[in-house]
Amino acid sequence: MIGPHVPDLRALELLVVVSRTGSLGAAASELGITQQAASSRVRTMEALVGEPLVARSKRGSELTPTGELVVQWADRVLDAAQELDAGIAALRADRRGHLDIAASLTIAEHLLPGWLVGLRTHQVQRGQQPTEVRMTATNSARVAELVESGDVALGFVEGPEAPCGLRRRLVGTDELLVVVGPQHPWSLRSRRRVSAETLAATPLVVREAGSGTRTVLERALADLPRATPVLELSSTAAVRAAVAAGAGPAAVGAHAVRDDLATGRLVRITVTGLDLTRRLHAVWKGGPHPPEGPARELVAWAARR
Amino acid sequence: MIGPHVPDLRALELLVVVSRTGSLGAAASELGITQQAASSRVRTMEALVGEPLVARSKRGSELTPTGELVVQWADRVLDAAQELDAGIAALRADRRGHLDIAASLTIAEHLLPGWLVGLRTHQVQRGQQPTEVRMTATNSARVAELVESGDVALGFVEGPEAPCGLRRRLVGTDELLVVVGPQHPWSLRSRRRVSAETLAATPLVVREAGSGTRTVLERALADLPRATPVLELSSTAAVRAAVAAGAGPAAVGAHAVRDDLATGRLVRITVTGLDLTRRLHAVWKGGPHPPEGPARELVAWAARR
DNA sequence: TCATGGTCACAAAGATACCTTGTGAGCACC
DNA sequence: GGTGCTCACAAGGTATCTTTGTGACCATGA
Repeated sequence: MIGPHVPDLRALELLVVVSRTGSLGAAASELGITQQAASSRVRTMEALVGEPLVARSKRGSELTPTGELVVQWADRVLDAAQELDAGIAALRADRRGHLDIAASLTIAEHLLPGWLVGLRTHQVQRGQQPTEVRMTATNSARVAELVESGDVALGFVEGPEAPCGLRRRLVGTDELLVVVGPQHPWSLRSRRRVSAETLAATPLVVREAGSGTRTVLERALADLPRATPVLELSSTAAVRAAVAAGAGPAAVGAHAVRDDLATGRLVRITVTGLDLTRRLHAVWKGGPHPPEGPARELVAWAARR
Repeated sequence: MIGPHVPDLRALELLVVVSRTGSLGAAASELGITQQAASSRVRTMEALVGEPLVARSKRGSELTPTGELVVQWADRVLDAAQELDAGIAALRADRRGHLDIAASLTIAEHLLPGWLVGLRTHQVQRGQQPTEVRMTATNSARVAELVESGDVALGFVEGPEAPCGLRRRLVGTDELLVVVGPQHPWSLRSRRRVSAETLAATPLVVREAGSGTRTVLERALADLPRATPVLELSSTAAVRAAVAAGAGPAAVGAHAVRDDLATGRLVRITVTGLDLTRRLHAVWKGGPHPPEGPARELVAWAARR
């Protein structure tokens, strides 16, 4: 799946830091390794790519054009890795004195890592110590319970219903998009607009019954005559793959197909007369504002966009 | 910059394959390693995260909820890594008998890897041998020269002017977006709309003179009274970082800030009365259609979205 | 001219992590 | 009970990475 010519994450990071600092040695000390190790790693990377990436001189190093190119690509990998890091850090954080939160699956998977990265860089820029966050990912109902019982200070839920007794604030929306593979007839530019009736009458690729996206879709199409699904799969990744391979249209969370749409693996279809938007809320117990401290900062950050 | 708790790319890939196959051994053989190695890698990863990721049983393995979460995050990293792989593969490919292309920097950095991934999966799905592509990244004028001289079969250029004697086809647009950091006054929801005059009168963060984005910006604002730039930087990454840190507004290629906008590190501002769109074209020599074979397929794929 | 501080590369030795081979145990199906 | 599948444990070799030590080159300033 992934070729043998792709360097390590750490090596990619090294290249990015070299591009920023303009020196192998400076980059090495920033990453906590010796200059020799950095030099060696860069050479290994150049062997993988087959072209020089760094132009060494006696007073510093610049990237070659090829190196600049690789750095641009590596940046995207590292951005994603940083979100992964934020997620893992939230899973790892010690419980004492830190921020405990719970989030529904959609939010935990697609939005929270970005918010945590943003919050952390924001805090670092202001000279604060970054908050350690511990996260639990579960369904919206359970999130509400955890907030209610005080097990977590803050929750993130989806769905229209306000959990009773909890305060909330809108932090975003999760839109289901209808997508098809690029070989599907709907993907022709002139046909990217279908009616809700047409969609309902078309055999779709769907998630299993009970999943959040399936529920939203069924509720939205409840009044229309429905075709039976062509495929029923248990993960969003499987749905994306099936649609890309041409199995049929599907409705998928917008965040999950961001990259697929950008690379053209999937094509978005506009459905007229259908609202597939869910509201995403931060919820907490007590006063009209979130608990003082990091919880309030996180909510403010998440709601800011 | 990137924490010590982030697993290797190969380890992440292993986890994803385990999630698909439902078995450590099957995943191992798919990746060409032994079952024991896979088991060990997963255990290392679990030590990094601090929680079990895989629920082992005597007849197969499933992911734990935490594991599912990590896979979702890992998927995004691997998607980016796959684009990096496609780019590196294009840089490495042997020259004989394969497809040689040239592309302007913007396209090579942000779009071409996605197209190559898409083309490859498309070919694999149809049972074809994937085409090896060799790429040169340079500026638009040089790309036109390479196509004209026959050194490459296909080029990708930006800008309105049609290189003389070459045929072309529109494959996308590159829009410059005006962005600010989340702490900037314009980022308030009510102020995300400014006029071209206001923008021109505001000190901006800009790229160095001669760069493509700078040229487009200056041409678009040519008739208006201009403030002097607050910062002049030589890479898009530096501009993004400066804007995120609050240095001021900047105009950046839409593809370069896709992730920043999604995570809220940057906020997009709408500028009324200003068109910052460039057209991106595939160009070739000869007949009205691209050269038969992989070149034509690549153009068709790129133009399809 | 010479000293100093900066850059990077080469070489050898150590530590560490990784992978493979070999083995064992549990479960399901025939 | 045999066969095939699952995964885990242990031992050994190998490869890689890292550190230590050294050398060459350049710019700056005395």
